[in-house]
Amino acid sequence: MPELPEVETVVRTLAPRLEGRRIVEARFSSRFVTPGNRAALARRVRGRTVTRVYRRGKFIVCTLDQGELSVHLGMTGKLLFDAAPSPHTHAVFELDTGALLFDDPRQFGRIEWGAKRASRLGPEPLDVTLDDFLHRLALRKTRLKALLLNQTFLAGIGNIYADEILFAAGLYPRTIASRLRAARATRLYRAMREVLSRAIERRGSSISDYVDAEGRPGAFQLEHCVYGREGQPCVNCGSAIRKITISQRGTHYCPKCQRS
DNA sequence: TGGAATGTTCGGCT
DNA sequence: AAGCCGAACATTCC
Repeated sequence: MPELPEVETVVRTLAPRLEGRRIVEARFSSRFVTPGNRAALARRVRGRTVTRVYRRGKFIVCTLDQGELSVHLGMTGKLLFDAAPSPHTHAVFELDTGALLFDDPRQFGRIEWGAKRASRLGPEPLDVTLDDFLHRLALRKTRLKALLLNQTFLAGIGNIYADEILFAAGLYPRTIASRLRAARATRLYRAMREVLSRAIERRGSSISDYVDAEGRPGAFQLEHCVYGREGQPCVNCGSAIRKITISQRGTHYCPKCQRS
């Protein structure tokens, strides 16, 4: 569910309703989502006012009048305003106006005090300069697919967008990064910016049940060229889209448009 | 029933 | 010593 475009969409729906609000009460009930002392976390959060909500990679960081709270949605996490609690509700923030719930069936999401993990990330894909991107790419001897997924290389790209970006750039996912010449590396940079920007415009991809903080799905899944399209015809050349495994992640590509 | 699913971390290895 | 790979985490859905 939540990669950079989805998290960006969540933050855009979250920020206007959360900034300036006071957290009257917080309750945490999962030892996975909130590892450590949950009562202590609730005490730290209680009574705080949210001053700013922003995205860093796939993290949602809430700056408070005292301290910071970071939320990672994992694979199936959702932040929802004024929703009915479910068996998968693991956190409740009661605000001075309404309530914000954190739901996560798989419990790969995390809610943590501070923004330590968000500070250890690579640059934002939409902020990094072409020069910086080319230099960093040339230093890596790993496969393009694995590199795009590496959050210390770039922050926010996940499995869907890695595949869509490599298709848009016409690059074979197993290509070794440092072996790309400048022209193709530049194509990768441009494809990355175009795919991510377009996906944000479409409010992200809803492939199973992703919704933003208002409960609305995205529409970029309708524009996926390779992800989830194994065996279907390539939108460019009609060849059957192939699915392989790289770094233990399903990887979709067109064997003709993305040659090794 | 086994396998895969939008993600991250950690141990082991080179 | 950096950096990669596979396993593990918990749950649902084919």
